[in-house]
Amino acid sequence: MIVRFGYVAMSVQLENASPSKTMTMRTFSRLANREAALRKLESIARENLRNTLRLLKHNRYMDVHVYRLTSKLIPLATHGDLADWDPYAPLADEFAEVGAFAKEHGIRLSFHPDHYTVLSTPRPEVYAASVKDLAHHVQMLEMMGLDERATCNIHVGGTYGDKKAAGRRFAEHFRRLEPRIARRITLENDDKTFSASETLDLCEQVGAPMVLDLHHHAVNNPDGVAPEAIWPRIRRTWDLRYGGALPPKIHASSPKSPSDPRGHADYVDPAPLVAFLIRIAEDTPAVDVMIEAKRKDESLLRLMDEMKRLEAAGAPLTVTGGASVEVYCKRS
DNA sequence: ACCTGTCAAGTCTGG
DNA sequence: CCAGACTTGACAGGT
Repeated sequence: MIVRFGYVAMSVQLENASPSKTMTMRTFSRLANREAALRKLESIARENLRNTLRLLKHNRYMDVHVYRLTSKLIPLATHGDLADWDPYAPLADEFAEVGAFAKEHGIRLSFHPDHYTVLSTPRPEVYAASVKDLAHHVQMLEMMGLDERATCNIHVGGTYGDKKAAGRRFAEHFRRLEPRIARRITLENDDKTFSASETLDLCEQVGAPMVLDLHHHAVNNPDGVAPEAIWPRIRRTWDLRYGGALPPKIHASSPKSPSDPRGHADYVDPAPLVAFLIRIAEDTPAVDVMIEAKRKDESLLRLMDEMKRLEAAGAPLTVTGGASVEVYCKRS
């Protein structure tokens, strides 16, 4: 099984390469010349896209082929007071350049719209804002010229004291989305609300691939199911959508501390991750692993070093590149 | 150069 | 019904 590793949003190795520079509404509204302020927003976004391209070049150099784009590429993009502003057209070339580089070098890109996007909400205005945010992310992927393998990963959302009703509302809201948006959405199990089993049920209902977060599963697993026990169903959600043309994606991170088990640690403990990978290796041809750690790309490099050590110690894996590993199934 | 409070957005908890 | 926590990188305003 081929395993590729990736990281989120920014590098701790590249200097002055933030893809998430911003301007707050407070600052924007204090600027006297609104047109100039909008041009300023565009120039910040242009710089964010330029740094994103630098990050992709860095990824290629490190042999990293999985990367999550930051949602903050365009500051205030979906803010209600800026509804008359079209931030996309002026940035068309920059978006196209980022997408072209990713395609040329086979880098799998995704977004993770943050927790304000809540499809399980009972509030119409929150649902409308969520649709707007999803449309924004999908438009950016389209402007990059990326096909439906470039996705937006979200959580199911809040439960509002009645998880069953919230799940039904989620499915109903999901089915109302335009197909070009719905077909880009993946669902991730949550560390507090919808567990892996519950998220998987909804994925099967609405036809969305499921991103299994191993850390979230470790801290929110009410029915005590082993991740490899539900893995065949998770794989199927990907195969149904992509027919085997896109490996399933999982998230890996480690608890920050015993007192904050849900927080993300600086680095990733390889042991539970490798154990899981070995258990699914037999009937999974490929999987991509998004590393969510405070030390970003540095944690990825450290993880690969530890993989090499495990390989030397006889673990059933071979480090095949800067950020990829072949894992073999254990023969009993 | 460095420190601290704040930021567009939602939900949950506790008072 | 409302304040605060949650969580995160970066701004803004201060020293």
